[in-house]
Amino acid sequence: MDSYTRPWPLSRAADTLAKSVAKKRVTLAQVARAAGVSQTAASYALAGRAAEMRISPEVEARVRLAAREAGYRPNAVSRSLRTGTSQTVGFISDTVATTAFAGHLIWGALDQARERDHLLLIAETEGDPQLERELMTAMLDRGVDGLIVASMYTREIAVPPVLMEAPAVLLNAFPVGNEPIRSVVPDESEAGRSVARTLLASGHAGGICLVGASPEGHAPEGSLAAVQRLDGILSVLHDSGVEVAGSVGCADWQPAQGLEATRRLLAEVTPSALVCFNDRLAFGAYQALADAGLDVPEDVSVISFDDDPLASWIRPRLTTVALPHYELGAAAVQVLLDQLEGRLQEPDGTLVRRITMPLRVRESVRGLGSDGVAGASVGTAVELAAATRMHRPG
Amino acid sequence: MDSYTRPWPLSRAADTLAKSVAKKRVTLAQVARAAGVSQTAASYALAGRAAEMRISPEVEARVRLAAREAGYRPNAVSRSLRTGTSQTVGFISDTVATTAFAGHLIWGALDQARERDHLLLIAETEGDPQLERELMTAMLDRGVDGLIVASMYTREIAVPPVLMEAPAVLLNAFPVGNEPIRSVVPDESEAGRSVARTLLASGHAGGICLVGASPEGHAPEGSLAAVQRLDGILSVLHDSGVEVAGSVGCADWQPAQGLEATRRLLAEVTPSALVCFNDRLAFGAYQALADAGLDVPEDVSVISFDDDPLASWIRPRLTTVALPHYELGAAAVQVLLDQLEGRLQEPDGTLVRRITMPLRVRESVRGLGSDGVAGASVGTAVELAAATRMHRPG
DNA sequence: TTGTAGGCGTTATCAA
DNA sequence: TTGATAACGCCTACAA
Repeated sequence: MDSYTRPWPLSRAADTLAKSVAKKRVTLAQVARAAGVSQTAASYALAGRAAEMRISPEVEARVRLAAREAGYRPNAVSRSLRTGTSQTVGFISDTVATTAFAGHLIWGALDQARERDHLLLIAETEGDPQLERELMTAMLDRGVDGLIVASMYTREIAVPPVLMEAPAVLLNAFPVGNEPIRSVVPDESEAGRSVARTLLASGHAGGICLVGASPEGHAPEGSLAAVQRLDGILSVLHDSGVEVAGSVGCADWQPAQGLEATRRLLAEVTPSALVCFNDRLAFGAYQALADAGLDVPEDVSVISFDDDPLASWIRPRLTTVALPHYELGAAAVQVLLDQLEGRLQEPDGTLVRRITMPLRVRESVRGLGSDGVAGASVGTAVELAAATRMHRPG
Repeated sequence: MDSYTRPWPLSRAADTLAKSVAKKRVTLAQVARAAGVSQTAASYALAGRAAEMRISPEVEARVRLAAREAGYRPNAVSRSLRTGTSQTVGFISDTVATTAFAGHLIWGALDQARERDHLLLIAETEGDPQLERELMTAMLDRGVDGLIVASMYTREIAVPPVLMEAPAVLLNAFPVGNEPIRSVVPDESEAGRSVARTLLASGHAGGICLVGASPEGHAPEGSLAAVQRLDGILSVLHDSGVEVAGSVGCADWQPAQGLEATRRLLAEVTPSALVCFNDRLAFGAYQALADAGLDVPEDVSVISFDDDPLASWIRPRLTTVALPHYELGAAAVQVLLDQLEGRLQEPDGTLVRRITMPLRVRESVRGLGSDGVAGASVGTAVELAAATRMHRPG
């Protein structure tokens, strides 16, 4: 396919509505004329660089007044052509639409961009590499200052060459090669350590079992989260001389697998605590435990990862380490813009920014203080409706 | 505040990363030179207007080849400055982040925009009118071809004057005055008629009660959906000579109000069918009915609006008229671009495009065929986890 | 049939 | 201190 697309016509038929909104924009030249100065003087005055050109305060004031009165707004397209920068960032994700709460990635990015006077050009690739390239070039051609490439779950992605045309940041992803490109990811191994520490602190010395990944390496294909979470968990347990009492890996991390895996586990050992590798597995585990007549957390503690919206609805409410989607989105924009402004020189040359995954203490771990209530095995629909409303973090 | 923001500097300090990605872009002039023709010839050739300029096929081929070999991609910023059009649309919403499933509005818009070779600039106002104006001007200054202003729930919005600078479409909203601006909204009154027809068709001649809005006008402040849904319901019932057996309005449409309103209703009448004005009310109504020992749908049918993700999870699954978020978003882009291209001349001058709300037949209405299963009063967590994954239509 | 030149609105250089 | 003038990359009216 030809990358040169047919240009759109200058004048297009306009319907009545289009005509009714036609309105001329004020240009810098007009402001200058109105103020009785040269365009240069006007430009410098409005840019706050009057001193630089030794423009008299009186003239500067006159220009400012003229600009305000005329309702002058600089043409960003023109400025972009001239300066090569557009105060616009491209945000390309694979499939944020799939999971409800992951939309927070975008809201975090949106807020942070606005805070720094940038706008976001957003698109979705739906996992299609061809479409991904097209969208990247479409954005690059429109002069975005940088690109954020987001993945729904942490993984390695092949960085298309076109991405190296502009500064870019990978969100929730690492480059598959060793391209010099920054990544913003959740700190999964710290989360793993946090989980292990939490369990130890609440008195679980033995009987800790793993659901979702096992030290033998069974886990979803290409899931970086799996290995890092596991790594964090094992390192803390090892340091405390605690052995894992049992584990079963899952190829997919859905409730059905959690149910199945926990059943298998219970057939072999009697765990004191279950570490589920994500909340959806935990939902299944809850059911398996209930089926076995085991109480959470009295008989078995459950701790998990992600903080799915349902984690605070299910009873007992699930103690879990949250995926900070909002913060991740915000950090990606922040890293990109900092890099753009040249103030990002890690002396050690590290390209990865890890965002802390906060522990949400609820009632599924025995002996852990919590503000909530324990009790019924399932929340009511009314409570659920409340839980599934999405709220933006502070 | 001064609307003229300090221009960003031409050259900015670049860190090692920024430097490593520096790469010159190919210009049309370079392509022309490489092909040994004038820039004009190159431009016309690549635009597919060779015939117009009577450029020889041989030259045209040479230009195309040169462009391809050089990897030429036209600079959209420059083109935008020249032509005044940018193949970019602005999408401004108040708070799409709040409700999970409403993100579909954006995905619909995204898909439709891509289909027509446009990119979307997205922003959120969080209900702040000042921020709204700023975002609109920021987008307008960047030369968007048009603007879509979306509301999370259908309502009237004050159209700021700046919005009239470019073609715009209101999504889920009407202009509060009579500005000549198009709207894309769900067809609420048809949905109301659909609900009433459904009830009549399933044999509910009498005992139909309303929860959420009453003919006396009790409903959430400024809710257009309330009056239009009510209007549709009443018109069909009236045509069939059926009277509403009871109704209770609610100031807010949350489960708690649904519970409370249904309780009050049950104290006075014994309904045969409940029309809840949205699903969240219905969740509360379910509970009130259960508390009163009434079975759904055997004793009382329940029908509702919105198709909240939970509607298909709660038992019996709720029959409801869906808000077609994806289609609404797609239609908004479609209407805007059609208008831009001048092919949108309704002879009757109507400015409102109503999108059909499809009925989702499930098990909460007695005597209506359905593919699902009736039974338990609540789904399992495993089923719920599945229900709350968002899937894109079509 | 092809090339020249002007302009979109801005910023920046340089001479006055 | 200020005012021409060039340049960003593209499109197009007009001249050759």
